[in-house]
Amino acid sequence: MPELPEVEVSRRGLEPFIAGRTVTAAVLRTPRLRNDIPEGLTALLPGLHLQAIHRRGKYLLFDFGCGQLLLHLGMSGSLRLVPPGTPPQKHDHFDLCFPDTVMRFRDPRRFGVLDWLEGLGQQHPLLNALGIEPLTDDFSGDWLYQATRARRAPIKPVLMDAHLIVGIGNIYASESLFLAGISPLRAACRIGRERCERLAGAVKETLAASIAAGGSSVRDYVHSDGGAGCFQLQCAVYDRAGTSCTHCGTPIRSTRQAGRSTYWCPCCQT
DNA sequence: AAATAATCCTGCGGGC
DNA sequence: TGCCCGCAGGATTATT
Repeated sequence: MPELPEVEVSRRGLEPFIAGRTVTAAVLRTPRLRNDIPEGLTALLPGLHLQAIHRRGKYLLFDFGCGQLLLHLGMSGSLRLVPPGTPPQKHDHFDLCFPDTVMRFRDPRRFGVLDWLEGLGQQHPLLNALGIEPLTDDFSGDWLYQATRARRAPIKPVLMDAHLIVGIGNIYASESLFLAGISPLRAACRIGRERCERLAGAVKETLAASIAAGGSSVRDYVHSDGGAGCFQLQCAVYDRAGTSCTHCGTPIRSTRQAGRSTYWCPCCQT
């Protein structure tokens, strides 16, 4: 389940091996994922020079100067580097081939996005409404405090609202709230300045720690051709309903918020 | 304006 | 053993 850390680790793992190279071929095996994939995509890519890979939220942007390839991993997507000639497996939808390696996109549930944006310095419409990047200095306790004053919904779904803050998925939302000692059920507007400060810090810490954990195994992640392709830190609360809180021993509780499972310690989180 | 529900899809685990 | 059901997840869209 790629959240921001997995996307960033993929970006860092891929860039040294394919940035600066020229595309030799592109192969598409699926006509649509979450979007209709543009008709001429595989024809226009060969010969283009990949300048850099950027990330915005959970989107990866492959920058060719004259245009960008936009890719979202959805909920089950992964990117790997495989040797040329490696036979594709089920759910391998797209290959971007370079002289000595192939970037292969696999996505069993097909919630991913693959699109092309022609032109220099354009911004894809899917990026227009995205919120703040949580790992930048702009995202602070003060920013979070101001941004949540009019939000009466529980803090957990608010944290996951990509129009407000990008990159925080279901797992890291629960984990960040645990670290900050804040109940996921608490109305966002009823969290004070000081606790917003703690929460912003907890979000940064949780995401950064996960990137660091993945970062140490980037090669394995991007180069492995099997396995879950998922490396999240040991979770303190997520998917631990009924087990003892690591801090106080109270049984972890779970519920559903806005259609998503939420986990928290009723003792440590208020 | 904000909050919620439905939607896309496949794999997997539980229950019978 | 195998089938059915529910659930998992991100983000868009539609609906209150």
